[in-house]
Amino acid sequence: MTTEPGLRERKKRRTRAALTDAALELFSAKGYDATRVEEIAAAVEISPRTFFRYFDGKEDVALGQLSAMDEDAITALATRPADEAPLTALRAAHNAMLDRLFAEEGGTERFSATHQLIARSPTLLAASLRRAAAAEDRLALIIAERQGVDAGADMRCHLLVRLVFTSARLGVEIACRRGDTCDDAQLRATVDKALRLATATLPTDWSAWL
Amino acid sequence: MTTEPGLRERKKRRTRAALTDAALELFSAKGYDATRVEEIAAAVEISPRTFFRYFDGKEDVALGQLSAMDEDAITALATRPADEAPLTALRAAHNAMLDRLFAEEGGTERFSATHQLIARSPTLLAASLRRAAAAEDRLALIIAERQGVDAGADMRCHLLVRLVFTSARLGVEIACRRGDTCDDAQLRATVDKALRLATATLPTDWSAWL
DNA sequence: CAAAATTCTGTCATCGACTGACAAAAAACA
DNA sequence: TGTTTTTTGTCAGTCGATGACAGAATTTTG
Repeated sequence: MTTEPGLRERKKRRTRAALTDAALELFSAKGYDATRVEEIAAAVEISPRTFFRYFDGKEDVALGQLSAMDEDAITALATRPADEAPLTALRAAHNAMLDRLFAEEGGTERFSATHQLIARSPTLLAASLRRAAAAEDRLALIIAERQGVDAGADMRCHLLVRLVFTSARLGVEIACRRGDTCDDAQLRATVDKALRLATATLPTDWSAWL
Repeated sequence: MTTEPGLRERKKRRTRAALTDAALELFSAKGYDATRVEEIAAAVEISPRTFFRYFDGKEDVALGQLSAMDEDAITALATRPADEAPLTALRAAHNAMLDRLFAEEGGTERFSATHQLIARSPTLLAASLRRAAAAEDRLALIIAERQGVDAGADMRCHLLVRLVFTSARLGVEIACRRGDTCDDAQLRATVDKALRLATATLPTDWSAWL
């Protein structure tokens, strides 16, 4: 089933990884906006044109990890028991996402570095918020399906997702502020606190929330 | 005190207004991304270079009204009584912002049109979210000052602002969806509902919210 | 009113992200 | 080895955005 990944495939993986590494290094050193695609490509000795065959653009290489985490959250939510309260399921999905982040080698460091880049570049902030919004829309659709309602008509689906992920994101921003040590435990604690403040008093009972 | 605005000033105002009108028209007709700055400039018979002397860029001409509303909200919050509960003050500020929108000639129509553009263009969505984030940061600073806390250390300031404006924005998105009639009353009602769902159970007492 | 100072505008050149087209190089396959 | 498929580099071009400079319009001043 899993055929040995040929030379071509291995090479592609290596190039892609080298590009992300070089890009994040350059972004951290000179800033996101001041780094030209040309430089990233040169650092890995490929042509600028080829860079755009590996990534959709500068944003994509900077925010790749966040996109992967969005997928994690969506997958996690989709595999939650259907009888679980939506808020519970969402918090569990977010926790699962963090679990996978912490499990990844150097995951937290890259995550923290990415958020420091975002904090320093309005361009990147815009891009990350757009991606977050897209992911949140997909999560809302899953919630709607779980609850058997129409996502277009029932604002609770979207609202709940946004409350959870907006507050969690604030926790992340605070924990990843430059200067702070950002270990796994502290990150999780800060996110948890923000989540609790925002959602603790929300009714657990979906049908009572109107 | 208020000197008569000379010919130069009147001309500038007219050009600026003509540019926003032409731009919104073109954006609605062909889509934001498909509209080139060159076309907007041509519609008003100025050079593309001059366009950039009136606006910071394409985003700026599309989202000008939203930026003005952000300023309204900030001004409104700043003039709220200091002994008012933060959540109450924020909701009042948001209401005042809507009041000014509704008072403006054709305000609601332009507002609705802008949000339909945003819904159709990821580029514009990114830009609008970045602007919103910037405004929310400023609002959080005002809340911190009112409450006599450090905005950097006390996450409640940022969290409260985000909860209010995130839920309000969801209400706006829903009310401005294409096809719906978007009159003032319905817009306000939808925003109110989202706001209530998100914040009704939050403690009114700031010091109890920990 | 005319001259001088200020401000606005258009032209030109340039940057940087991104994309389509095409041919050369590399890897996979027969 | 020769053929097919995929990847890569080069080239040209689009579009948004910006600095520099000169000419035009407006305001201010004498």
